[in-house]
Amino acid sequence: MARLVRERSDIIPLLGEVFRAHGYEGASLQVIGAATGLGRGSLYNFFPGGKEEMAAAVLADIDRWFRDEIFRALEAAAASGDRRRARAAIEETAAAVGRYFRGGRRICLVGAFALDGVRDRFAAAVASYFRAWIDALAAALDTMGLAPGTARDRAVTAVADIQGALVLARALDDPGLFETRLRAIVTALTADPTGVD
Amino acid sequence: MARLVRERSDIIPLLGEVFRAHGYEGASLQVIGAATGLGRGSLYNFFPGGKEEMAAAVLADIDRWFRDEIFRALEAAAASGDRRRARAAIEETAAAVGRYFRGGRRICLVGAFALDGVRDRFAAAVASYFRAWIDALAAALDTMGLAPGTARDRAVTAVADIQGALVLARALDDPGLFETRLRAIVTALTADPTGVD
DNA sequence: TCATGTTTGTACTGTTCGATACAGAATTTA
DNA sequence: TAAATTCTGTATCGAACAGTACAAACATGA
Repeated sequence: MARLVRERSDIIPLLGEVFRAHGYEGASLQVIGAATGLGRGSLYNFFPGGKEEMAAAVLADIDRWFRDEIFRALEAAAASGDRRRARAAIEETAAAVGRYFRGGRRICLVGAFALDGVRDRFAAAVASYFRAWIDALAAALDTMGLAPGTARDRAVTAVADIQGALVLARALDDPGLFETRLRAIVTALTADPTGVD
Repeated sequence: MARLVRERSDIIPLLGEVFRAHGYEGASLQVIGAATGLGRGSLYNFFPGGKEEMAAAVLADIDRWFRDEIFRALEAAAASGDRRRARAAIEETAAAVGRYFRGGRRICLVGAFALDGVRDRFAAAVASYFRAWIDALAAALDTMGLAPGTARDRAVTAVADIQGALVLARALDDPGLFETRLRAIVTALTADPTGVD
């Protein structure tokens, strides 16, 4: 049989898009097969645990990407103790987040799973992802000179607001809304604490 | 057969909770039957269009509730031209919204549908709900004396941020996060425009 | 080249899905 | 009360579901 030179890791991004487009329950093995070009045999060869293992792998892959590309940069900047570097890291990672979500055309699968009926099955992964994001942001804000409580509040606010921007942009089918909101979120995040708070 | 003294309108809130708990695809007729105490026969008697009609009815019911309890109060206050009444309406409707979402323990089904794979099927209802909310808020902010552009921006921001707060509260299983965020959102919404913007 | 393990397509399992049919019971209307 | 209508439970439909079995086709490397 024609063997496709595919590894498990090549399939996972495709699976991610399938779950984004159809949801967990809506992504049947037939749909997954069509999107990946793999039959049931191959799918179960790579993911013996079936659909649940596929979704878990996708969540783990998303988590890994954010840790590598976003959280680590924030934490490195925070550890440097350099206020300007911390601020720059926040702005650069925000831009990377904007690119990741394709300017609002792509939803956050973790957020979608949080609202979905399958939430309980992936609750630990979902919570861990958001906690890591908040922690990394709060560390950078700490280094920027904000009081620890203020830093954490702002980090929670920013992560929540990004999720909200994604929901509303998708609901109104208006990606521009996400980009506008993202810029405002970064502005609020890096604003001088003495002025506003 | 034992006839339950139930009308279509009595069932819709139950259906709403089923869809919240299981998602659209996850809410099978078996689950719906168990939650409502109705057999397939009764279900199809009330909703000849099946599950899709049930979900549409739930969305329409949510829309109606928000129009009656939230949007109308905001628009009435806006139409009065009274700044203080507009501000009071914003604060009171925000409190009502907080109660509606059970202090963060209840998700927004419309937002969940916006992220779900069934989004396309209910896109019009989803968009209309959020547009009405934004319009009503913007009208009240207009009356509060904000420039039209600022009013609209703040309305969009508030609606998006409420959705984000619901996502994150659910993801972290922390209802308190929603209540804290909701208070901050109202504060930002009603802040003196000359100070911040 | 031959043995070994991996990958793939296909056929099939039992189950559950949404939806329909329909008869009998309850209720409403005449 | 009689007739018409609405409601309900059950049986059942074909389709789709997740998952399994397995042999043929492949790559690997000794």
